[in-house]
Amino acid sequence: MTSIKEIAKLAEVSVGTASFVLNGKGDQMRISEATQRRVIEVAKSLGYRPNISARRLRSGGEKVVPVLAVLWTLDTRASLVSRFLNGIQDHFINQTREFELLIQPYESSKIDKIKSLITGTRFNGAIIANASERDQHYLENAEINVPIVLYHRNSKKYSTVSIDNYKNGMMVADLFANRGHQQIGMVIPNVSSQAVHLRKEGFLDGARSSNIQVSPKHIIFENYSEEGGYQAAKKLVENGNLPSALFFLGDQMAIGALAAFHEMGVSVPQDIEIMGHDNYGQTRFSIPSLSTVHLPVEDMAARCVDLMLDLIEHKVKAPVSTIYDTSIVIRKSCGDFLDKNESSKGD
Amino acid sequence: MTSIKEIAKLAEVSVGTASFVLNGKGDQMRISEATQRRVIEVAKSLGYRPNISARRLRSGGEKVVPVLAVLWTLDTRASLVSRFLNGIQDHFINQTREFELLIQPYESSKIDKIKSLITGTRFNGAIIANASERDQHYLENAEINVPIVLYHRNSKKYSTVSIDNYKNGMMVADLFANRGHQQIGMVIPNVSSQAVHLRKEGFLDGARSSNIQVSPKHIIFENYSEEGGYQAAKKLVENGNLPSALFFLGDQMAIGALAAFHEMGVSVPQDIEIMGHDNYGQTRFSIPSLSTVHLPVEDMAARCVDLMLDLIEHKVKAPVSTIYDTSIVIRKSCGDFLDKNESSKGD
DNA sequence: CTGAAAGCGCTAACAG
DNA sequence: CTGTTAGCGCTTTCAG
Repeated sequence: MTSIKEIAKLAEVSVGTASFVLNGKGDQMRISEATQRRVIEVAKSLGYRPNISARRLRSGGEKVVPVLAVLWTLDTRASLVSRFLNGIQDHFINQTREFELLIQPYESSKIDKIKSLITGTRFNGAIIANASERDQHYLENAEINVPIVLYHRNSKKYSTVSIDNYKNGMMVADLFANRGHQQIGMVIPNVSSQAVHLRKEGFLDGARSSNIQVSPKHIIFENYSEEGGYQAAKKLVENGNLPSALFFLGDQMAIGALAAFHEMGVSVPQDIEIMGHDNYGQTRFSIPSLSTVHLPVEDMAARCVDLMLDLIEHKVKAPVSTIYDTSIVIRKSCGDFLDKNESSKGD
Repeated sequence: MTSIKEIAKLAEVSVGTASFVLNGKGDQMRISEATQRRVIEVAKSLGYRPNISARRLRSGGEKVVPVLAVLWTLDTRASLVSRFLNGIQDHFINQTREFELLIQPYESSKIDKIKSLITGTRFNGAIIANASERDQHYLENAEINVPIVLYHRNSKKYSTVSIDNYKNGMMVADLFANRGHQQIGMVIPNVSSQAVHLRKEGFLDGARSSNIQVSPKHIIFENYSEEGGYQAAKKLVENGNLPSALFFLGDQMAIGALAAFHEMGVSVPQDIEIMGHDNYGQTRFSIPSLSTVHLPVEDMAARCVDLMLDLIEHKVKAPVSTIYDTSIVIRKSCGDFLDKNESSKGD
């Protein structure tokens, strides 16, 4: 890295002068135009870029606020980051504690590449989202140097903010059972995720205990996207012998499936009932509107930040785990069954 | 801020010792357990938090990469950030130049609150998105100290990455004209935005030059969200006298409108044709699928980063402006008119 | 008009 | 086992 010293040397001025010129205070300090030009020329030719750590350290007058990193994966789930950010942002406004947000993208299963988790040279704390099973394994064993909050995961070692995914899966299976379904299916995003895994197990166990069939043919793995859902639905229809109810482990996939069913002349909910998971904004406006499991992302995000700040300020001893309650949101894609039972638990 | 010095003084050890303990190197350095406990105790009680600027400056061995801030508004458009990030991330992978991403949320029209634009103590460059007209005014006049790239805006002073919004509006009006529409309308998000403004003007001018009516009754301002679009559609239907084609200046709004029309028994595209703007992921899967103007967000985002890095490295002289081409994506909500004309310009 | 030097908070090498 | 100290890159005060 070129430093201001080298600039000064090459331009044959002192570092002080170079600093003034580079910060646009040349005129104010009445540095001769020739000198200024010389300094700027040298800086440009060397590709000088100020070291903001140094600058910040020096000018530290402006209160130093904690730096909070959100580690988010680069995969399709990237589109979910906005809801998370929204949660943080809303909170951010009604919040006196200041902090700085750093979004650190990482490649799924390669969180070990983020060296600053060890060195602690970039942030005061990290909120980790979408950790794969391999990432979790790494985290459990590594010598991490900054406080960590895991979003939507369980852990003995770290603080977490999560929901009971197993219960959620079960809830949906129970619901299908109560609606009298005999053949039900599930569409699963092909990502490595503890949350998805638990949801799946819960659903299968729930079906089992209600004596409902979940034929292997009716369990589809696909990409975590609208397109993935679209393909899943197509596959199911083409296989023939549709289940009468389908649980999508992500709303986006359900949205894609609605389009596919529509195209292929399969009516929702008459021919097949559909349940999503997450309760994303658009699901209220799909046709038909999508029944789904409400995931309180915004609240969870806010909680992650609060917890993180507490951790950073040593106000709390790690690990703390917060489990959020979820609820089923009933819309048109899964019929109106409130009169039949009270399965909608939680809030 | 509590510094390591104070900790050391209170714990009656030297800063060196305190540093070792606080970094978990106590055992390695064979610091007595009692001392370690004492140091940690003091640090906790003082709410000690390491100054990462200092830490980073010191341990600067790990190559210093430029810090690139993305300033994004806190309003509803927050949900668009994911697509932008995706663009950056995809690029990020196939890119040798390293950088660090900092997402800095700001409140629309209050960009002047971001002091680091002036002090330059947090990032080496800023990509500013969603600048309101007031924000732009501020930027044009302020003494900004870091390189800036404006996303989706025009400017004489700064580098920009944008599209020709005026032309886009016009393109859609022409298209409606070619399809033989006589009464057309427009739904506008109520945000202060140069881009939205230009799109609107283009559309109106286009309609005028084709002698088509855009009755004031058919221009609706609503929130930039699915809900806003839903309300807009409802308003229009309730007013009676629907236009035969509607341009939504944002896809999300169009998605909401589709739901409203469906509920109220208005068929799309038979009773009314609909055109969105942006080409978001879900639009391919709406029912009917949404015709829309493709906004190359991902490419633009990548370009913003490239341009920014060039600017930071002085490889390029500001201001540089890049205009991206757009194209109309034809789907079911606006009928299949390719046989009738060739209005789909650009790529 | 320009140079010298202090010092921001921290780490790590060196000296006990 | 612990203390002392140099120095990371930068800004800014003070002296010329």
